[in-house]
Amino acid sequence: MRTKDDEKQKSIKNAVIKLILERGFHGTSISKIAKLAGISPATVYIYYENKEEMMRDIYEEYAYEVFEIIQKRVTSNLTGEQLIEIILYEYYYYIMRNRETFHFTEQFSNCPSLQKGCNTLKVPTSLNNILSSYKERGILIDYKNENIWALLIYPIKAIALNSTGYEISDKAILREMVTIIQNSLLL
Amino acid sequence: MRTKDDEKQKSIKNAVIKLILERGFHGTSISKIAKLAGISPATVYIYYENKEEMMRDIYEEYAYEVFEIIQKRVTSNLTGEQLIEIILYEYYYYIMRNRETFHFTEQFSNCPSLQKGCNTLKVPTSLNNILSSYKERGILIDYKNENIWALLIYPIKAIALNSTGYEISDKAILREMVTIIQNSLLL
Amino acid sequence: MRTKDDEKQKSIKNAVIKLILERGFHGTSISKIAKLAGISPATVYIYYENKEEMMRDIYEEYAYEVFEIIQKRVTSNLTGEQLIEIILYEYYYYIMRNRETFHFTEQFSNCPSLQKGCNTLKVPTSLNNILSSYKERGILIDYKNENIWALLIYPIKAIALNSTGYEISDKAILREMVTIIQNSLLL
Amino acid sequence: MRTKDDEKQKSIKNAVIKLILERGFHGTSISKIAKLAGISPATVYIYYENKEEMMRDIYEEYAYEVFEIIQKRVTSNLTGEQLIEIILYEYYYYIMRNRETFHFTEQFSNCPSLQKGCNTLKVPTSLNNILSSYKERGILIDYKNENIWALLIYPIKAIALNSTGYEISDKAILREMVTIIQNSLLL
DNA sequence: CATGAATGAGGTTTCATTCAT
DNA sequence: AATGAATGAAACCTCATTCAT
Repeated sequence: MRTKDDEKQKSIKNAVIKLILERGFHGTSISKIAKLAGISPATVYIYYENKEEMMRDIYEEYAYEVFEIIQKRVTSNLTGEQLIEIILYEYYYYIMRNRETFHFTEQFSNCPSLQKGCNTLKVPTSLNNILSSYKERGILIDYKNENIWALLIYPIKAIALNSTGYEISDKAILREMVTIIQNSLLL
Repeated sequence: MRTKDDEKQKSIKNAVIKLILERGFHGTSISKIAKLAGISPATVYIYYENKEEMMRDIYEEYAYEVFEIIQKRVTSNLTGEQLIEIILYEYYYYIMRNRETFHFTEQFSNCPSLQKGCNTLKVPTSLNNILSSYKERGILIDYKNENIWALLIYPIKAIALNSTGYEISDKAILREMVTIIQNSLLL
Repeated sequence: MRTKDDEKQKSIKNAVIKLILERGFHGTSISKIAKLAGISPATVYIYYENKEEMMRDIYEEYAYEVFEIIQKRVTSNLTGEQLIEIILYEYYYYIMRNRETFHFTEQFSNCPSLQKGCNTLKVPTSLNNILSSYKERGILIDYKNENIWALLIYPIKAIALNSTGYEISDKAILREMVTIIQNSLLL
Repeated sequence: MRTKDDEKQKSIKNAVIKLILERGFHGTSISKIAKLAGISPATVYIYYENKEEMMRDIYEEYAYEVFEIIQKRVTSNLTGEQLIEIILYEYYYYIMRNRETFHFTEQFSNCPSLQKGCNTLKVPTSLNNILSSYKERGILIDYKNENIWALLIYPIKAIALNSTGYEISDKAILREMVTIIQNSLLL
C-alpha cells in the first residue's frame, strides 16, 4: 500500500491558508483547495474527516504558534522592560512575517459557527506563570492576567493590521506603543 | 408606498444579522434571508443589486454606529478621567448590548473578499479632533492617535469577547482596565 | 411569477417509476430523474423536499391504487364466487397493466430503509367491511381477515410475477387459482 | 492458508447481510462492508471480482437455503396434512429466525438490475418430485405446481412479514392458515 | 495475500440569480 | 413592486475501483 504523504497534507494546509486569505471562508471550497494542492477532492477526505474538522485542525496548529515563539524568547532573568519589549516585538513581527496564517486564525476566531467545538484560544499556562513570577518580584503591577494579556496583545494587533507599509512610521508607532505598555504595566 | 418599503428593507437587515450570528457567513443564503424576512428571494433583488452589495450596505450602516454613540456622550468639558471612562464603558456596553451586530461587523472586517470596495473602518474625524483638543490642553499625553485608539478600543474588545457572563467579575475586570488606560494615557 | 406545473410533477413521477423499474433504487438518482423528466435537478426540489420524501410520496400515490380499483368493482350484492373472482382478476390484471408501478411499490415495500416513516400498507377499512358483511351472511368462512387477504392477494402476486407471457397457459393458471381460492374461502 | 480465507469471506458475507438489512442496498458500500468485516476495501476484491458479483454470490448462497431446510424435513411417508404443515411451519420459522437474510434475498429478487444474470429463483426439482408423488397417490389435488407453490409459500410470507410480534396471535394466525391450505390442497 | 492511499465519477442538495406573471 | 418557479453552477461528500507497497 501507499503510505500517507506528509507533503500532501502540507500542501493542503498551504492551499487552505492561501485561499482563506484571498477569498475568505465562503469562497474556500474543498474542490478549490484540492485543485490548488494538486490533488483530487476525494483525497482531502483521506486526511480530514470533513471540511469543518479540517479547518479546526489547521486552526489549532497555527493558533498557538505565536505563543510558542514568544515562550522560547522569554526567560525569567529579563528586566520588566525587556520582557514587555520582547513580547510586543515578537508578536508584532510574527504577524508581519505570517500575515496569511494570522489572518486565517483571526477570521476563524470571529466565526461562531466554525468555533463551535473548538477550544477558545487560551494563553498557555507557562506564560501565565511567568507573569506571576514578575508580579511576585514586584516588577509587574498586580493587575488581573486577563487585562495584562489584553494590553500586551490586542493593541499590537491593531497596529499590525493597520500597518501603513512605510517602515519608518510603522517602527515609530511600535516603538511608542512599547513605551506606553511598559509604563502602564511596570512598577 | 414608502412606509412598506422601509419596513421590508429593515426586516431584510434584521434577518441578515440574525442569520450571520447564528450560522456564519456561509449558512446565510438569500433564500434563508428571504424566508426569515417573510418575503420572496426575488424581492431581495429589488432592494439590493446583489448579495455582496447587500452585505456591504448593512455593514456600513452598523460599523460606525458605536462611534456615533460614543460621540454623542463625549464633550470637551469632561475631565481626562471622565473622557476615557466614558469611551471605554460606552464601547464595552455597546458590544454587550449588540453582540449580534458587533459580531457581524467583526466578521466582515476580517473577510478580505467582503471588504473589497468597502472603506476600511476609520475613526471619525470629529473624535480625532476631541483627542487633539485634550492633547493641546495638556490632559492627554501626546501619543500618536493610532496608538491612543488602539489602547481605547482593542483591549476592551478582548475583555468583552472573553466575558465570563458573571457580572461581578466582568465588572471588576472592566473597572481595572479603565484605571490602567487612564494611567497610561493621562498626564 | 410562474405557476407550478402539474405536467412537470407528472413527468417527474413517470421518470422515477421508469428508472426504478429499469435500474432499481440504487441507480435512480435525482440527476437521472431530472434528465429523463427534461428539467433541472434543482427543479425537483421545488416539488419534493428531498429524495426520500419524493419516493414516499410517489409510493403512497400508487400503493393504494389497486385497492381503489378493486373497491369500485366490488359491491355487496355479488355472490361469494363473484366476489372472489373479481378481486383476483382485478388484482391480476392490475399488475399486468401496471407492471412498472407495481414493481416500484413492491421494491419499496421490501426496502426497510425507505419504508421508515411510511405507513405500512394496510387494506382499506371499507374492503374489510365488505369481508365482514359476507362473513355475517354466512357466505365467506369466518377466517381472520389477515389470512383472507393473504390468500386473496399473495398467490396472485406470485403467478403474475412468474407470468410466462404465453396468454393461454397464464389464463389457465389464473382460472385454476380462482377456483382454489373460492373453494377454500367460501362455505 | 485455507482457514483464514474462509473466515474472511464469511465475515464479508455477514457484513453485507447486516448492512443490507440496516441500511438497504444504497447505504451498503464496499468500504462500509470492509470496515464492518475488519478488512481493507481492497481485500474484498481478492474474494470477489466486483460488487455485483459479490452480491449475486451471497444471494445465491442464501436464496435456496430455505428450500434445502424444507427438503431435509420432508419425506414421502408423511400424510398430506403433515406434508403441508411441515412446509408451512418450516417456511414461517425460517423467515422468523433469519429475518436478515430473508429480507436480503427478498430485496434482491425485486431489484431487476441486481437480478440480471442471476437465475430467478426456482423451486428445486426434488421438491417438485415430491408434489408429483403425492398427487399420484391421490393425496394432493392435481393442481398445477405453480399454483401449489404459490399457495404454500406466498401467504406465509405475508403473515410472517406482518407478524405482530405477539406470539399468541401470531401462532393462531399461522395455525389457521395451515388449516386453510390443507383444506384447499388435499383431497 | 493484504493493505491503506488515491481518484474520477457521480451522489444529494443548496446557491445566487433570473424569468414570467 | 412583488412573487414563486426555474436553473446552471457549485457546494460537500461517498462511491467502486485501482495503485503501489
